[in-house]
Amino acid sequence: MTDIKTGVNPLFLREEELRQGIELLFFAYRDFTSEPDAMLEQYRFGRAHHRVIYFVGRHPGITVSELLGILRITKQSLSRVLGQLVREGFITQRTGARDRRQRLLELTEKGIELERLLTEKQRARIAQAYREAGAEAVEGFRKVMLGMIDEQDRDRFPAGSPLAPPRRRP
Amino acid sequence: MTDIKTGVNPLFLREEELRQGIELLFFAYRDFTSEPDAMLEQYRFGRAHHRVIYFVGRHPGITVSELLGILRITKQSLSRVLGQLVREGFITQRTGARDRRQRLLELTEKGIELERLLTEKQRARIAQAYREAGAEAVEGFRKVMLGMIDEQDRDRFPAGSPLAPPRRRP
DNA sequence: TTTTTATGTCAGTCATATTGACTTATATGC
DNA sequence: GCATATAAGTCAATATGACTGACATAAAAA
Repeated sequence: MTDIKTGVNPLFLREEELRQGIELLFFAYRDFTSEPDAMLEQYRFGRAHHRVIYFVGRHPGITVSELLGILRITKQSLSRVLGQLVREGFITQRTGARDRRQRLLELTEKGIELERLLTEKQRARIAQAYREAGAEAVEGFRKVMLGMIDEQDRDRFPAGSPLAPPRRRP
Repeated sequence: MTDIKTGVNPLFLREEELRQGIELLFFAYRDFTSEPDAMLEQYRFGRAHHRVIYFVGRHPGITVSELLGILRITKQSLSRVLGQLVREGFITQRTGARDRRQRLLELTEKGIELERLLTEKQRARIAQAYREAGAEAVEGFRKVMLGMIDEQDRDRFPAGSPLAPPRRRP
């Protein structure tokens, strides 16, 4: 034992603390995604569809490559999901004005409705957790979460309150 | 606008705050899993294998049904992954002493080694985020994350420091 | 004009997960 | 002791999410 007097090994404590962090992430993400996942089944969609709908809703006019950069999947993977959403009338594509190679993506009314429906439960879960934890804890949560995100994506999150609209990096 | 003087709509702020929470979870989880995922490829394993190895390592002697309860997948799904890990010598099964129907799972030396290798990067990521954010922020992070986890699983996380070992609920 | 970029597509493969049906062994309640 | 419930495992079929690799088209940029 490192610390004979207290019988507590600080290395063990640290290990335990970090493992707790790993598990908090696992359980929170598991529960965070379970409700939308269940709803998506009725549309014969999966979690990938939700992600596409979410980020297109969040960044109207987003291009395919920007979306690929956020999701970090291949265009072949995105293609099937996006194609379904376009064919079934949840997302529209329009040719870019400046760059006519681009397909600018937007939610249709139907897409907005589905996005709202899916994300509602997640917003409620977060709102409840924030409310129970208090403003100070939320600040800590933000700090830690941001620190776990790859540096290149941290500037998607505006520094402090007041909250600015999210940036869609170049 | 609700608040004419400041030009700030508190409902918008709240919406923005919650969406930021959604995105923090998405990006953090995406990056949190990417390193182990890349390593697992060399073993022709996937994320599911990591989860099994992790929780068996965390709870030596865990039963199949307890593991199913944590992962929230079907036994058919677990079966393939667990079977591979047993066949390839990462996990051992032994018959329960009290209840001989149970298969108690444990990591082999090889399994412990792989677990360490995979989880190392995740621990490092969390350690760095904790260090940068500070102890107070970590407390807030814990509070918020715990609030997002389904109530039935919250007691896996001991209340305050000092940290007690995790409980494998009955 | 050549090259690069943005997007899309075809084909094949693998991993994760599901539902449903069924089996075996063992524990437990009456 | 017998009926029932539980723990675990298996077979089969299917959906979803992801990948690599190769190739095509259109448009921008050098």
